[in-house]
Amino acid sequence: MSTPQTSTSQTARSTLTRARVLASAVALADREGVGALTMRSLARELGIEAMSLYHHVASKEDLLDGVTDLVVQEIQAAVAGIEPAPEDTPPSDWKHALRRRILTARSVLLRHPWAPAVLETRTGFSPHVVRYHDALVALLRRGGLSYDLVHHAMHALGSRALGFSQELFDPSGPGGDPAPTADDEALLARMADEAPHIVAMLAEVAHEDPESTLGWCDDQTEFEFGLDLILDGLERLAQREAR
Amino acid sequence: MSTPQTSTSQTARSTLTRARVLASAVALADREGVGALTMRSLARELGIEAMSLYHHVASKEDLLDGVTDLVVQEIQAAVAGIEPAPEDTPPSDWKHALRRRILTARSVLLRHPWAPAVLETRTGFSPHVVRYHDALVALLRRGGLSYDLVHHAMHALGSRALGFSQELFDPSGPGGDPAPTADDEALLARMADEAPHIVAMLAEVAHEDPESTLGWCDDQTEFEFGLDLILDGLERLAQREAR
DNA sequence: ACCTGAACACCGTTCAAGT
DNA sequence: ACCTGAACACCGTTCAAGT
Repeated sequence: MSTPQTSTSQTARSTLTRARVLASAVALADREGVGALTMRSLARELGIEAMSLYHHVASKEDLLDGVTDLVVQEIQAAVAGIEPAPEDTPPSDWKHALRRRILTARSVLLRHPWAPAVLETRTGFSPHVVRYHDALVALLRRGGLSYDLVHHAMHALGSRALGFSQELFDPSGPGGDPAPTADDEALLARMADEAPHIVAMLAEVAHEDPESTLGWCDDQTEFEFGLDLILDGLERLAQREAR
Repeated sequence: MSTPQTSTSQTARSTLTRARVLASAVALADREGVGALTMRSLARELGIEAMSLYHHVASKEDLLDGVTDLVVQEIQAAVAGIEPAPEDTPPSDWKHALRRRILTARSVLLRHPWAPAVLETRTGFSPHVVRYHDALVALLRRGGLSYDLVHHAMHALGSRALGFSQELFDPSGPGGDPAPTADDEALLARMADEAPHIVAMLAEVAHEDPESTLGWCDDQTEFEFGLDLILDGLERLAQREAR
């Protein structure tokens, strides 16, 4: 009856399982970035040989599939704790319900800064990604939107539905450190010639909010602005449909 | 006076220049995808040794920087042909002017399906990317929006400003072929359990438009829907500011 | 100055061999 | 059955050597 009680510490030597491989991969990516996640480094982390990984993972691609799915599973868990549950949400509250779910998803992704970039490279249908989006579709439908409008809505949200948006000018890069460099002013001066309007804009915006220099803007504020812009637009279209 | 008239065919042996290297790299990526763009394959394309590339390009990263900038330069050229020019655009037409520029940018990117994915990995400030965005900022400002609102607007547009948006469910992958597979129905059936609402939505949407099966939707239509949703929202906020 | 070839330090992965 | 080590076919890049 007494199954061997191996300790489940980090170096637990219990038989390797796909779940343990994936969990270890997420931890490694969190700590050192996806760039450091190689079959060899992951194996080293697990105290194993690189080739042994192929017994639990079909390929590197499969590993990345599993790893992103695990992150989205974490999102699912976080979102499951939101009350009221989707079924108990008053239909008219669909917008707030959606907003809360999406911002909760975002808060999870902030713990895995490398995840969005990997998520964007996945082409398959991760089970948890699908389930997450299904709940959003359900909420929108419950709010009275036609399936046609819901469909457009999901496309319009795009990756924002999962809580991230592509920042095209992000010197920290996807998952990098957010520290603005010291030569920001030099950069601004160099840009003044070719981008006078942007420079003027940043000068004024930075002036109003001395906290944030240059374009290193408040990601959270900007994300919510864009999200609300879309949600408000959808609400307007929904009301037009309802008439 | 007679400079050697080397033919400028594909295999032109004229002295190698950075411009020729980058142009060749874009052509290679267009033909075989970014995955096929390696220092070695690019060198072969140019009838040269791999190491010779480093005389015109600092590194692979620098090559990708240059290559994306070249694509955006192509966008710039296409957008420059739009009339009326930004300076002659009636201020009240800012929304249409923006829309036309963005859709023109998109039409260029459709010729380089690999470009969006690479663009997203660039952290630096490509000169042409900055210039392109500067024109958008100018148009928005000319339309009477405050710099603060313009700033939010640019963040809300994100990569949409350059004509692309991240599709999270795109089985063709970034820059892949758009052909839906034959086992779509099998996939739908398998998904029915975990994503009943999505399946119901797709069934109805597909029913209305038998042309497009499953989620392999009309990218152009969806892009324009999302873009208009944002632009209309911005217009509304601009009007509120103007009061 | 520009281009080359061999070599280095990495990848993901195949394969035959161990237990 | 699970794990291993050597090996293969790739990468980007360094370096000393050619012209």
